[in-house]
Amino acid sequence: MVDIFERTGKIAIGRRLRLLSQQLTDDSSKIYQLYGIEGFLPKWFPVFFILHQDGEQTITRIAEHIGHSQPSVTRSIKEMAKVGLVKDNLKSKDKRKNVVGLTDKGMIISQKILNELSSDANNVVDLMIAQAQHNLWEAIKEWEKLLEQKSLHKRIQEQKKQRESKYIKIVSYQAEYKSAFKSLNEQWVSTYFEMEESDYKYLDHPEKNIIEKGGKILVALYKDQPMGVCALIKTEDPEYDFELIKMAVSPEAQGKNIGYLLGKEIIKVAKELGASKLFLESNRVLKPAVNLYHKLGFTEISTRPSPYKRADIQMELAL
Amino acid sequence: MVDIFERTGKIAIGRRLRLLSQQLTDDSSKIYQLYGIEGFLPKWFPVFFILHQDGEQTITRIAEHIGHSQPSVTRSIKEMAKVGLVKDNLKSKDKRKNVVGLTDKGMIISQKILNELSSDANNVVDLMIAQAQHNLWEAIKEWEKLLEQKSLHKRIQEQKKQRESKYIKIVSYQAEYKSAFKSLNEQWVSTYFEMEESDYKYLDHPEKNIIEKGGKILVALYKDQPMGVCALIKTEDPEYDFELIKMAVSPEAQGKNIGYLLGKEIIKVAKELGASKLFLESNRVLKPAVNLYHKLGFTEISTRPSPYKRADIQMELAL
DNA sequence: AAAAGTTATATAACTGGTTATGCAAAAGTA
DNA sequence: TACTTTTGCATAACCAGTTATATAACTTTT
Repeated sequence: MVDIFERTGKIAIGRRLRLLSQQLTDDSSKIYQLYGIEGFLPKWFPVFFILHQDGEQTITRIAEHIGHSQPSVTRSIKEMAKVGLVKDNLKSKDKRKNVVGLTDKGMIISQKILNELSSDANNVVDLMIAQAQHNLWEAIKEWEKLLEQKSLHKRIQEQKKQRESKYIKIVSYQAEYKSAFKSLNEQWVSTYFEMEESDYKYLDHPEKNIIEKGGKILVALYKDQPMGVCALIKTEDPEYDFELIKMAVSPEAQGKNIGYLLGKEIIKVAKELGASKLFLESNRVLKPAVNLYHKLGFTEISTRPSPYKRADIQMELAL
Repeated sequence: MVDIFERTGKIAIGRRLRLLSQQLTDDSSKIYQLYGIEGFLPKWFPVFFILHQDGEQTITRIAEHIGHSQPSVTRSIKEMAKVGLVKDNLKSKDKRKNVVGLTDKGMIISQKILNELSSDANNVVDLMIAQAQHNLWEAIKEWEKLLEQKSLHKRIQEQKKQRESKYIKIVSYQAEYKSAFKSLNEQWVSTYFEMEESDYKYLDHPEKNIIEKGGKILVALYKDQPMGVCALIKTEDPEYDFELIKMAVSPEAQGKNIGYLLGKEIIKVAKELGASKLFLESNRVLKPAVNLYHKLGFTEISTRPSPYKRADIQMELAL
């Protein structure tokens, strides 16, 4: 039964933790009985503890302290009030607040729990930790910290990108990629805007209008399929050497870092061509694209005339 | 919020584990999305995994494999069937059985999960383990094993006994314990049986009928209160030197090992008095008592005549 | 072959938590 | 002072599991 975890591997670490925690908490009501504490539900412990240590306080306050939701505390308090461990609705100026405190009966039980049960439990756990080679308590603390720094989701996303980057190759334009170069760009342009004359100029005749004019086209292959493209053209503007245009990544291949890899590579190419400053145009609606350009080091500049209607942001990068 | 655990101490290790496991599983639906797996609930994973690995099988079989309850699997299967990942009620001679298998759609998704997601997750967890000083995965395994050997409940019980044994003192009879000697015995005898003449002989005149005849009375004090007694009297029977009588422990002080400590001490005393064989009588209704005698090393013997009506078991111990 | 027992499953109800929502009271602001 | 926003709480509904129980279908015993 346990060896399901050996079979599924560490992806099931969450489940395995839950199972272990369940094993531990399942015993707990029996343990309270051991100490002659009748009618006390183990789940009340955190609420009880905080009331004993910090005294009377409101429900929301308790919830914050113990890291539970407020409705969960409300329910516990109700249950505890029913068996007379706690009294609620204590005097308070603010009528929204429900100030809660231990009753005398609650005090007596809390003495017992904290002096006897709690200290025995502590010793037992310490003993178990000592019997094991790997310290569970410390390991939990470390994991809490690690997850605080970076969520599991984020970590897996990165891992995925890294694995997939092995399937990504950035290559120079060749005739066989002509249709991909057009369709990838057409796809996103027509989703957000309308195709313009300038678009057709480059997409229909890339060799003539880009490469033969001293520009460059890069293609990103994912598992040997063209999934992203971008191009560099010489500008007339004397301030810039090249303009970055026609950056496009297939929606199917999103999240694989293809845009970034293309960008990095095209910047490298520009440097090799002797460029010292790059220019590009985009639209603020395309947030992921603008983010990507920022990530690549581009900075916004005040707008100058553009051949594209859709352009509402211009950026530059000094190499 | 987290430091509630530093305050409550290790008694809350179960809760802390649950919280950590929750943090891990909360992310999981987002993670499935990352891989383009839509409409798959992470809780289905174990069922899915086992169907992929071991092929078609019945619901109960799956439940056993993955260590969940049968109703839980029944529900998962229903949900998965609804979205077409699984087909149930496959042909089977035994009409009670519900044989379940993956559909083609299920197969495709399971490929994706097991080849990509699962391996990325494994790598991420391994990386996190490597970043931590204390290996969480191994620590969990060790705890599972430790708990299998001895439950938390049992461990805490032992710890409690040990702590309390510090408050227990075994002392020789003195006049001040006369009333305790009588009342402790009276209490249990009259609960199960009726007081007999023999009882009054020893309980009303312990000095005269026990001590002055070469016997011995021990009293167990718990926090300086007499909570247990037992006595040794010389027997007429030449085969035995002494008989163990009037063993009684207050119900309030049960579970503190007092009976065992009294027994051990009285045996030691008997040895010092030069005894080589002890005798005692009891009744099978008093299971904890008979257990205690066994634990002390006594063995049953075939019955001989007794002055007590209530005796139906006799035991001896060779020193 | 009938009766009794066992097995496989579905269903219902509970558990210890959660999020979502609505309402009243208090606080802030025009 | 009236209006809007915020706060504190209760309630409802959900979630992923559980145990308990009923029922039908098989198997074993008499």
